[in-house]
Amino acid sequence: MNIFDQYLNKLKKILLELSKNGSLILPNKLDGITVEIPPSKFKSDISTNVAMVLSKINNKSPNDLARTLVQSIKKEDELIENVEIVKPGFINIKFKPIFWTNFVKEIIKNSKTFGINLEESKNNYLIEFVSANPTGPLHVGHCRGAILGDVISNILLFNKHKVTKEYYVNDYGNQIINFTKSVYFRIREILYSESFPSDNKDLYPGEYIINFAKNIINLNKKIDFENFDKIADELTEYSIEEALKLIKINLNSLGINHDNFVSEKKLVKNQEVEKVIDFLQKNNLVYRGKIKAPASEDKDNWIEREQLLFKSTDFGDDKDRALQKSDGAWTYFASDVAYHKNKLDRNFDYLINILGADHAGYIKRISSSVQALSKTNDKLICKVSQLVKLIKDKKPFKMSKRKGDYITVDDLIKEVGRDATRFIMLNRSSDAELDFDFDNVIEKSKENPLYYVQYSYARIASVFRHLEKNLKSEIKISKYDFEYTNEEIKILQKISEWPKCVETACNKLEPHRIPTYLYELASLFHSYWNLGKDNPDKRFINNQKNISDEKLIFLKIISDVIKSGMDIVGVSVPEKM
RNA sequence: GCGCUUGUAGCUCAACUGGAUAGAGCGCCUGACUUCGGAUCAGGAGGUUCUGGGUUCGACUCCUAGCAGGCGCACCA
Repeated sequence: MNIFDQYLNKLKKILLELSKNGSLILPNKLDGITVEIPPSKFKSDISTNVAMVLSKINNKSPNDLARTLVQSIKKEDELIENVEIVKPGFINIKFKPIFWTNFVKEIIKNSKTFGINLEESKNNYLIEFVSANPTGPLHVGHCRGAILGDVISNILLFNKHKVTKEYYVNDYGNQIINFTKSVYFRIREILYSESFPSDNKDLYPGEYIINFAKNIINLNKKIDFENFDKIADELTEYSIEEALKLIKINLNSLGINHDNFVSEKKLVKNQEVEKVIDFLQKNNLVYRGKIKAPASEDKDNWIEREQLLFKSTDFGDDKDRALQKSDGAWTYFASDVAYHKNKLDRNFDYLINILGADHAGYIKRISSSVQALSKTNDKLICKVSQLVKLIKDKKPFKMSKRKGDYITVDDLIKEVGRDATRFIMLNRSSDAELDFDFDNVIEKSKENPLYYVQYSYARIASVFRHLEKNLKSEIKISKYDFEYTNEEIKILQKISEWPKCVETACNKLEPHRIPTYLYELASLFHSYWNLGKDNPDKRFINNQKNISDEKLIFLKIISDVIKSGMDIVGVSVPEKM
């Protein structure tokens, strides 16, 4: 039900016919020709650039070409009210009101699938997001990427693609050892009243570790905590379990559920790293060598050593990357290559990685490895979520990891709620920094786009409530012989953009388009609603407490679109606020 | 120094994968309420899209050279 695609197809048919009888020359591909939404000042419904695209090859001015095309376009279609040619050569089409009545009829008939692109072929996606270290609760910094990944998944799922949501657990390496030690010292603090060595900068000072320690003590009374080395492995496992438990609670409070949690440690244990390095070696992409010192300021500490390297420069990276540390352990990069091999072996069409801005520099090397492993360069799609600037009391709020005073997801949800957090985090393009103003987010006004959209839905719900009708049940209408007013058609035009909005959000993996669209739709609706204030004839419900069929389904499709949009964003649509 | 990224109204940001006279909100100015729920609406002022070149019917968008902010440049994860 994408009227723009429908008209593009119609147009192409007309063009082919004209070229058959020799009155038009066509290029091999008709790619550049589009049917789009004209700017609102033109008072047309759809618009095409066809005359400008074909003018050169036909050696005619866009205006002349447009004039001949318009005749064929008009002839083919009795739903068109008039066609205009506008300055550079656009052809603008205005439909008769009956077009919009038919449009509504179609939507009601396909209410379950409106907005979904059913013609496009469907893919199987793996999306990896969050993947925060299992050493403590999620904080605000993780939040944007988490929501971005979740909503990208929702968009793909809405469009009937297959999606697997995955969390990569970095449970291997130095940070985990330091984390386990921190838990251990907290345990000793509790059991033997030894004070926590807070001057050790490698340790995690956060108070949540105390809870982990308590839980581990309570669950495992038989363990002898006296000697660290003896229980290190066991304690590591329990500590990670505690952290993951907390992370999952955090994710849950954001409304996020991953399908898989993949353990780095297990990959290493299963020799997957060796296998992938072996594979790369056979392709001459691994060698022993030295990396040049970085060009940054502090090269004094640089020690040059020979180590195992991956030839990522073959794929455009600016230096080759280390696979093995001097103590023989694999680098983070090495096991991540193994993880991506693991992903590739599971036969997905596309792999999506959501990364924080601070990891953007990592993209080149990991995409190099995927290119090396898959021999293609369009398998992996990396999306970066830029930083969130927290603003409290009109001032930027700085978090300090060392002091342990950072705002957790838990704090955020308690203060502003899940819906507002999700909506505001998405409201901007993901590759621009985002201001997250606490005072603003809580405010229940137009300044807060969440409430603005929710309010439009609640208004529609209130009409149905007054009429004692169910907003969620299907509406059946036998006669579609009514016509919509200009104000209503304005909203229907916006509704017709919904499939286009979803399609773009899906193709470009840009979720912010959904809230932006919903805001615009809500805005048109609020305007329309207020017409009833000046003119009682324009109210939905008449004096006899009745509503006409056309208004009833009109409201229904608006609320349906808002509902499906808000479902994608993952926020609620209350019927009363 | 190198890489990535951003630069659009006073402020926060859109702009349909190259379209038309660049749009919203906040703030400012003027209006609409004993509300079909004002958490709303109508109107006004506000622009050299960071700068200079290029590509073409057409550039906020693409290329190129700069300028300015952010992030990154490890055997960390």
